[in-house]
Amino acid sequence: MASINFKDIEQKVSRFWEDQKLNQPETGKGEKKFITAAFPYPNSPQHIGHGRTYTITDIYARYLRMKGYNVLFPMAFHVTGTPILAMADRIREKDEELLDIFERIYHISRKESEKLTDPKDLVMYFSKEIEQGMNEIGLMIDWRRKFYSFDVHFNKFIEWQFRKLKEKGLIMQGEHYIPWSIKLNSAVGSHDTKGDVDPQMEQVVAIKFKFNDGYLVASTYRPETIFGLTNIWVNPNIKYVKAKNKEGEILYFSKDAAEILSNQIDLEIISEVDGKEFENKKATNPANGEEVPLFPASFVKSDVGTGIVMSVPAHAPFDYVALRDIGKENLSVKIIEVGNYGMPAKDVVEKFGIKDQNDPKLEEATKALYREEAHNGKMLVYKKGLPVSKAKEEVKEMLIGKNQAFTIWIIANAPVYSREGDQIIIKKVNTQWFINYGDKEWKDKSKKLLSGMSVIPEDGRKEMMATMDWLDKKACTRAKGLGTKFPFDQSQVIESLSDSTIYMSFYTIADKIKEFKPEELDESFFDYIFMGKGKPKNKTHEEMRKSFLYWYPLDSRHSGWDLVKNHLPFFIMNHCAIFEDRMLPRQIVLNGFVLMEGKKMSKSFGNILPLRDAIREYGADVVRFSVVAGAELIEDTDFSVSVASGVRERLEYILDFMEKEEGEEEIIDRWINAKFNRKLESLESNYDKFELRQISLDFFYEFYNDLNWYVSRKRTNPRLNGIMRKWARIMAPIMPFIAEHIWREKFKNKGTIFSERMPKPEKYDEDVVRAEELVKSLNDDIERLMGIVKKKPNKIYIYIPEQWKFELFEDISRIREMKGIMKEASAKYNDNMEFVSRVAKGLGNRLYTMEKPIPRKIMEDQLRDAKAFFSKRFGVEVIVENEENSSNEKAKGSTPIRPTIYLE
RNA sequence: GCAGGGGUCGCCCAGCCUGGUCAAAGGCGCAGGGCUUAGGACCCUGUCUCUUUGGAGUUCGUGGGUUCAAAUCCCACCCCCUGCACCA
Repeated sequence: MASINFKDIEQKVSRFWEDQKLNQPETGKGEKKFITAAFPYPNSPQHIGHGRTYTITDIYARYLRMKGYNVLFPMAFHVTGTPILAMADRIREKDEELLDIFERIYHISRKESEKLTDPKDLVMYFSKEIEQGMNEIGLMIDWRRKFYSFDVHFNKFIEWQFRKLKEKGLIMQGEHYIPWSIKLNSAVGSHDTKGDVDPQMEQVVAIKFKFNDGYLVASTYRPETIFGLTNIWVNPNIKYVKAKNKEGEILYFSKDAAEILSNQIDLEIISEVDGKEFENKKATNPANGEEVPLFPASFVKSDVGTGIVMSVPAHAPFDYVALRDIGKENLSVKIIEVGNYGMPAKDVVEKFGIKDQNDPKLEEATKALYREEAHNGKMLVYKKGLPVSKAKEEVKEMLIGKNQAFTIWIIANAPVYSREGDQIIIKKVNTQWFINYGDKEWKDKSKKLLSGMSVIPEDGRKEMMATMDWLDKKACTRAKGLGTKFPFDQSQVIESLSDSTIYMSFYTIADKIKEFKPEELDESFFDYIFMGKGKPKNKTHEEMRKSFLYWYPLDSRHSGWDLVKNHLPFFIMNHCAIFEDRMLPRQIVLNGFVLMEGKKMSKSFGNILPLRDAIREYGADVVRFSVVAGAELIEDTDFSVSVASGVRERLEYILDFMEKEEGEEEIIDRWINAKFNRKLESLESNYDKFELRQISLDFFYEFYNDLNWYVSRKRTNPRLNGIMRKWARIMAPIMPFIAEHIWREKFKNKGTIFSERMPKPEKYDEDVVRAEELVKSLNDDIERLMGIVKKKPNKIYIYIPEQWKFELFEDISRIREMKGIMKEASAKYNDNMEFVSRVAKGLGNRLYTMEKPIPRKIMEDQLRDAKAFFSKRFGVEVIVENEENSSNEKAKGSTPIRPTIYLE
């Protein structure tokens, strides 16, 4: 088998494409298609997962080009946000973990990576790397339009966008809670934390218990259990404070808690209180006015919640065990009925066999009971029979309404530590800027647009609709990060999901805008280009307007499935807010991820396969094929060495037929042509619907199997050049290098294959295909029979049924109903009623669906043609005989859908 | 809690929208055979149960229903996964 030098082919073909300017469409020439994929964030080299979205986009671009469109597929780099800044900081701090990843996975030497302490250098390093990878994988990108989202020209564009949003009343200011690091003095995302943990926010209820001159504050997830309160836990070994809130109420917290919470609520600390001072005191339960004792507990942590814990031993395993440890478990008051528990917490603790407060199983027991009660619990007090899930909300509202409780935000997955080592807290920001995605009118217009767009796969539309339903105010600025300064507050930077919503329009002018100085890019400049307001400043300015009008609207937007809940709805909504109706996007195409040997790729698993490594190893076309052919569009696809090498080997096998001298035309040539043409019928619709998996099955895997069968049936040399010429064009979008190569080298064409059209299906003979199915099933039957007989026969007989049986089967396929068939048959085939009824019954359900049998002549020709094949395969003489010429009793059972075989 | 997705023959997964050709494609695994010094790779065959070509019986989360006919349509229930934002 010929081994292909992919590397040589890729380089040669790349050069040719460059000469042809295949990727540089002329503005205004013919009917256009403008397609984009989500631009990358260059904080690492791309891996094969990124390759999937881009490959799908490129396949579409090339396919559209082969349909005669003038196609623009541009690319840029999204550098907005903080992760790259954080990364540069870490490099400066010589973060061992990060440097190790750079060395091991990204193949960047320590020396080199230690130089990348300027965020800009990081951006340039990785973007160059990514750009090279995109070229190597064969993306038809028009690089003349490349830009970075921190480019000053782009900044001006984004400022323009935000002024437009503000004019429409979609920008607003208000208070907002965010995860915060005191040491970093900034909001934190996962990239700012130790171990890349994403800090999760959660709201809990803080209940006030009358105590002395003020209130003890205890936070809880389960306000409804307040009715089962028996005591309050305080830790005698930690420091507490007495503080005053805005309303002048005295509140007690642990000292740490007060410090953390002072970032959320206004607190004035009055004095420190020792934990021991709470001993032997009592506080009042606001829900029922009962006095409960304060008990000392070492498990109460100073920096969790408020440092004061309410105790409900009937329903909280922790509280039960803690009370049991001091011999007071009998205090439990049951307030929730659930399952067949007597005393829920007690029963669960005993079921889990928990010894004391320090038992690690306690956590598990708590979770189990909480879930059970939340789902199936019913209140015994307050409102008898009320489900716990409802009571939780009601009691919370009730307590807050009576000023007996308030809500606070906590880190749900605490403790999370920042890079600097301090614990992440929640801070309230009073002057946060928002985009108001909750605006009703805006939402409605956007949903209307979405319902008219093409979304592939269709499920994505539902998800985006649902997202738009709950979308509300979205914080759009932050204090730090690369990107564009917020025009209405220069201390803020526009956040990354907010500056990437209409950037596709910028591509249409990105090449020419560089001719202008930044200060020229004022309001009127963009108003003219994108809205047609006013007059052009000069010729270039006028051309930019034309370019926008030519390329927009966007014909197809491609991204991973994960952007469905954020970027894509923003993309749609911002287009609706800014542009005229005729400029709104037309299609969204979504795809799933790539798994590596069945596992999610991640830095921690160390199983990231960089795209360029994969290309070097397997060749660009094989990688392209492997990442798109293995699964349905939205499903995750698995990349594995065995898949890639399997693809490569099959490809080499198929290409092997290219140069062979052609043999004579035989029946089996009609067969392979028929099968090929049948698949061709659905080719274009499969491309249009992104059924790339189906195309790969049809024209790669199954085609490969067909070739195998074809070769085994063919007596003379293969005769496949006609098919192969078509095959190259069919596969060209998916495997462009190989396709271009064979188009020009093997078939000696001058131009590029991408100026050709997809082949159209020709008429074919369906009967030949069905007759060949018969040959295949006969082949299987003979094999099975020989296996059963366990003896090699002298001769194999195949009996072609008599003509009247073909007529009978035709009648059956027309009537498709037992009684009618028997009626018709008794008139026509009276002598053979026994055969007819046996056959008809034997058909079972197939009676309802049977197709017309193939003509006897065709069956005869095909089986006689296959004689040589059978003989060779089974090593014995094969005799194909007509039923009427045979004296063998077995021959009488032969039918048009299953000719009888007889082994002698 | 809210939203979205899903439960298929050892595993992964297609089919269900447009009911019948579905005992249910494909891949992996496993078994046998071929090829090889051997292993790997590759090729062929088998892989729900019973059955000497036919065929029969039980299957598609659970329980109902519609239909001549349901993995496919309808209803109820159980279980699992993902996301919930200021983060790219």
